[in-house]
Parts: sequence; C-alpha cells; structure tokens
Amino acid sequence: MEKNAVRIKDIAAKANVSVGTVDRVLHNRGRVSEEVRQKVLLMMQELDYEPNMMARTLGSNRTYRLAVIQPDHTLDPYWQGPRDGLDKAARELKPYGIGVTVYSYSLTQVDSFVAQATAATLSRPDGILVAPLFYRESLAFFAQWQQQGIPYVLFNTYIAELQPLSYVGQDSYQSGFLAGKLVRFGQPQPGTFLIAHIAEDIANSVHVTQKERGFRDYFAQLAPARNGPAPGPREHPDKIISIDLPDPADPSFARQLNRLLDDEQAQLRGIFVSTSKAYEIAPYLQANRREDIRLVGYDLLEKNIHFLNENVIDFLINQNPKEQGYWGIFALADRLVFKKKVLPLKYLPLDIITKENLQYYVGK
Amino acid sequence: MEKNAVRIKDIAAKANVSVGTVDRVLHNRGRVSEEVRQKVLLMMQELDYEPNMMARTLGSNRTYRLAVIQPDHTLDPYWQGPRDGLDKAARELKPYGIGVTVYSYSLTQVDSFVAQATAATLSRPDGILVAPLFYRESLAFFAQWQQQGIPYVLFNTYIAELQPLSYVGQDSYQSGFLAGKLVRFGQPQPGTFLIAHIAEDIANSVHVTQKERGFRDYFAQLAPARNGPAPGPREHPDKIISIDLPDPADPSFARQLNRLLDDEQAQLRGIFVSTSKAYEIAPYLQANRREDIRLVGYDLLEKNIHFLNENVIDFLINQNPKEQGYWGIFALADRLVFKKKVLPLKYLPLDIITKENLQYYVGK
DNA sequence: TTGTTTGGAGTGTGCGCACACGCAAAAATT
DNA sequence: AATTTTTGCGTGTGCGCACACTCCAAACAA
Repeated sequence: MEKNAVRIKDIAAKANVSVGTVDRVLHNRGRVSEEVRQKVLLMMQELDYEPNMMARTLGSNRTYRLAVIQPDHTLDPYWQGPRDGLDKAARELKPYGIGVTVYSYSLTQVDSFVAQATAATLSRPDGILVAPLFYRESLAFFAQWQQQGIPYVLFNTYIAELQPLSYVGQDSYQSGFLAGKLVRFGQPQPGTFLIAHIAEDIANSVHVTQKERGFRDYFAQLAPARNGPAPGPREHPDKIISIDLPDPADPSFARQLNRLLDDEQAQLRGIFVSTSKAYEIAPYLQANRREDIRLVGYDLLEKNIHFLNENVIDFLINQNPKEQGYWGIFALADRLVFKKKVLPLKYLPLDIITKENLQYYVGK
Repeated sequence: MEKNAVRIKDIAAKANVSVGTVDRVLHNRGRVSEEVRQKVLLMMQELDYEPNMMARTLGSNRTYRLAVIQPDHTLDPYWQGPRDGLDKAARELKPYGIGVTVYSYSLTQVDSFVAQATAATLSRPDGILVAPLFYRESLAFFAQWQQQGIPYVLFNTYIAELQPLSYVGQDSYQSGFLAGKLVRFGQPQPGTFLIAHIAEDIANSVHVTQKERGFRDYFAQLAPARNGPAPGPREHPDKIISIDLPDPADPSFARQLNRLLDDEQAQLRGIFVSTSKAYEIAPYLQANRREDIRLVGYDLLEKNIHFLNENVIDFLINQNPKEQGYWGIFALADRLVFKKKVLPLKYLPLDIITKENLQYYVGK
C-alpha cells in the first residue's frame, strides 16, 4: 500500500511539465497557459491525485489563528464541556499550525458578550467559533465577519439569519420533541406536563423557544386524528403548561415551584427543564417524595448525575457539549487547512441518559 | 503559536551534540556514551520535546500492514457497520503508512474462522484486529500472536483470557442490564419477560451469555430488600424466561414463538432480543396486534428501523458497530505509529434509540 | 610495529510539498 | 528597432525527521 500514492512529481511527469507548473495550477497562482493548465488538471484527475497533507503543512509554514467566543466556563459548569472539546481539538490540530484563543463572556451580561466579540474581531483571526446566546447582539457581528470574509461557525445555538460556515449542535426542536416522549412514556393516565425555564431571557433566546415548541408538538401529534379509523386505547387530553422561573436564589423561585407542586387538581405528572439546571428542581421533588412526577433535563453535570442516581431525575438528554467544541474547531480546520467542504449543519445525537448507561458517557 | 515547537535540532544545540546523536538516543540505536545519553535525555525533558509526527512519517518511509478478522458483511448486515468504520479509519491513516487487509469468515462456520485467522497470521501483519465470535477456537490464535509479539485488538466480543492490547466494544453485561430497564420501565404491573436468542450457539458465545446475566440481574436488584424499611409501592415478582430460537427459516421458529405469544397465563409484557435480529420477532407481534408487549433489541439495521418507526420495536440499543471498527484500527495505530499508550478497555456508549432520536444516529 | 576492530560522534540525502527566484521568449511600449 | 514589460515555465531551498553514511580516535590483535 501507499507505494501507489500519487505525488505532484508524477503528475508533472505525465503532463510533461515541471513540478513548479503543477504547483501553480494547484494553487491558482496564474502564470500558466490555459492549454497546459487543462492538461495538468486532466492528469490530476486521471491519476486521482490527493495532496499529502503532512507534506503540505510541513512545507508551508503557514499558521492559522482561531478565535472562540463562548460563555465563561468558571461561571456555569455546562461550559466546561465545550471548553474541553475545543482544547482537545486544539491539541490535535497544533501540528497543523492551528492556534486557538478563547474569549469568554458572562452568560448574564450582554455587554460582556459585545466586548469579547469585539476583541475577537479586532484580533483579526482566520476563523471564528461562537456560541451566540444573545440573538439580537450577535447579528451585527455576523454581518461584519461575513463582510471581512472571515469564516465563522456557530455552536450550541442555531441562528440561521446570516449563513454561517456551519452549525454544530443539537436540533433544539427535536430535542424538545424527544423530551416530550421521555416525560410521557409509559404513563397510562393523562395529566399535566410542565416545561420549566430557569433564569432565561426567553425573548432573546431562540434555542429555548424551539425546545418548547418541540415539546408541545410531541403532545399535539399524540392526540388521535379526529376521523381516525379507531381511536387509540387511550385519549390524550394532556395539559401542557410552561413557567418562567427566576434565578433559584430568588425567594420567588421556591414560592412559585411549591405552588405548582401543591396543586392537587393539576395532576402534575412530569417536568421538563429546558436547560442543564434540572438539579435546581430536583431537591423540591425529593423533599416532597414526589416519585410520581417524572423529571427530564439536560446534560451530565455533577449535580444532575447525583439526582439521576437517586432516581429523582429520570432521564437526561446529553447535549454533547464536549463534541460541540471539538467539531466546531474541526469545521474551521476542515475549511482552512484541509480545504474540505464543510456541511452547513452538523447535528449531534440526542443521547438519552439513564442511571444504567450513564457511566459510558461521563468521561467521553 | 507553533513557533515554539521544539525540534531535535534545538535539543542537539542545547546538549552540544549533533542531531545524529539525538536521533540515536531517541531511537535507542546505541553508539552513544551513557554520559551524553543522559544529557540529551535531560534536555529533551527540559524542552518538553514532542516529535513532529508529520515529519516523522514523511521522513521514514515505513509502512504498517494491519489484518482484520471479522464475519463477512455480505452474509449479515450488522457487519457492514464495523466494515464502514474500519474503512474510514484506513482512509484517515493511509497517509501515515497504514494499510488494512480484511479477512472475512462465515458467522456460522467455525472452520472458516480458523481458515481466515490462519491466513491472516501467515501474512505476518504488524497488528491484528479481530472479532472473536468463536470462543474456543480463538484462544490458540491469541497465544500464537502473543508469542510472535504481534499486537492484537479485540472488538465486539470481549475475551479476557490472553490479554489483548485492547478491547473495543460494549460492556455486554451492562448492556443486558440496560435492556432490563428499558423493557421494564413504566410498566405498572408485574409480568413475564422473555430474553430471546436467535440462532446462537450460546455455549460458545461469551458475549450473549453476559447480556443475559445483566438482564436477569436488573430484575434481581429491582426486588425490594427482604428486611428493607418499607417495601416499595409495588412488588416485583416478575418472571424471567429465556428461549433459544433456531434459524427463523426453520418452521419450529414460528411454532415456538407462537406458543409463547398465545399463552394467556404467562402475562408476557416484554421481549429482549439478544442480538440485532429483533426484526425477526417484530412481525409476529405486529400480526397479532400485541402492542402490549414491549420489544427491545439491538442495532440500527434497516429492518429494525422499520419496526421502530411502526412502534412495534420500542427501543433499540446501538452497539456502535461503526465506531468499533474505527477505534479498533486506531488502537493499533496508536500503538504502532504514534507510540501512545493504549487503554486496555475502550467501552463504547450504550446508546438508547427511539423513534424520536433515531435520525441522528443513522448516518453517524 | 602495523593493521583491524569498535565505540562515539557528525554529515548528507530524501520524504512530498510550498514558495521564492531565475530566465527565456513573447508581447507591449516607446 | 530598441526597450521594457509580461507571460510561461523550470530550479532550488527548506520544513522536521529517519537513516545510511562517513570520519576519527582509541583499544586491540598480529
């Protein structure tokens, strides 16, 4: 094997030109007659030439600087995941001349996002990976990068507005849809199902509203068709409510939650927490011994894992934070270094995590 | 970045020797005085030298031949997965001088395994990746490879007997345990649960017996402790039975299966198929409209996906066949080419697949 | 003594490619 | 017609490393 690897030299010989000429058509450096150009191109096709990337990066001493803009991982544990992933990618890609700089902003302060995004832009990077949690404020930056010709990749939150090179992350809608299934599955009787947002600025967060839409749609499609041949064994007059909880430190958090749990009428059978903060709800269920209420949330944070093992949380959906960082960086590398075409959408799987399969996802 | 990459030239300068000398200590070629050797080693540590793998493979024209021994993918669709995965790995590793040859044997014929394994051994490969479905017949080969110093990696089936370089695949026991959870989850009433083996030589297949053990243990640990403080809200006098079905083409397959399904007394609530052949059972459930019987099986084969979408199969556990092939090859490459230490056990996740998250696993 | 081996080091070439440079012929300008 | 400029192409060097080769002096044998 490998003996038959086609080199530039082979193309040159077959086309009766020098390696310099082949190099010129390969990189569109001009200074080649159209006639020769076509011949070289043909020979390349015939021999099925594939450049040797190792020799290429070794030969050209070019380096690439990538900027990552994401929430500070010391303020919210979730963001440690993407951080780990992009660090891993950075390590693997270092020999290819890729360097990564992280600009972290505060999840709760819009202006810190603007400041960091501005700093990243001013560093004039060769590519940008960004988690655009703030919808409105992101748009202007996209426009600027697009104009400057800097490729940028989105992760975690998908904003279609200005075409990014790629989006890496979950399909939020389907993610909510799946949550509906998990919260409903195996429950023989109809009831009320709650979708809880914790300390989220819903209006400015595409991400979360799509999850809610998916969740509601799951129940909608469950309802038997009006004129269906035979109505299913059970009807589904389930009631879906959603609530916008404040920061858990706020006393009204407990107040609002307890009011819901104490409402005997409601027949509350399941709660879906739209972010990775299911561990904020879990203690209330555990304290009141509400094993009858199904709890579904996101991500394998330490606290979530605790309540999963205690059977308070029933399912977690893994958003694959680490993979998001990893593949985000790789999307940029594929474009810049390897010159491969990059898929505009890279949906990561919706991993269903239970107590029984947890261990194989934790260190991943 | 990357400007600070340490080269062997830098070490040479710092140790006041030539690059040739550094090369000699790097590869233990001898012909270096102990004194100088120590100095060079020290400088390497101080500068935190990491060899540039690209330059290394480019410089040394060494190639590696890997042999893969696995069931023929044209005879059983499952094995297309590992095949795809190892092909992908082979493509990525080709520039590193790695070539892969596949020796495929027939799942049902022991002697074809022996023949292919023999052929692979005679080709004197630099490394071997093997799916040792036949327990007894595998042992002799392991011993031989060990003696010849050929590193070998197991996948799909774990046999601890003679330490392989690594095992890549699922934890079969935990896989069965999870299947127990999935088949039982949300069913309010106790009943009978069936574990079905289809056309398997149980006695010679570690793999499948471990799955059964895990499955049974799930139910065992569900039963409330004898002297527990308070017996749970429901007791679990579930009954677990297992059955050894013949090839589905055999008329007794249908006979045995129908007898089980028609037994009103049994209260059959769930079936766990221990291999990827859940699609052989599904038609019987569908024909008899037995929506009350939970069906859990393995792998995203086309036929399984069909019945998952029809709600006949409730859950599939993805054995990640593609990843098994991919990481199996990489384990060998890590050892041979990159000289990294290889984990002796690489457990792949137990992906839970439902209709709702299926799409993100299919093309993976 | 003169050869011969051997230990301990340095030098040189090539891997496949990028890129700067050189040089002649053709085309454009004066 | 003499010049500059442009076009079209070939050559040479270096990237970091492996590996064969060379060289020299000391140890040893004859």
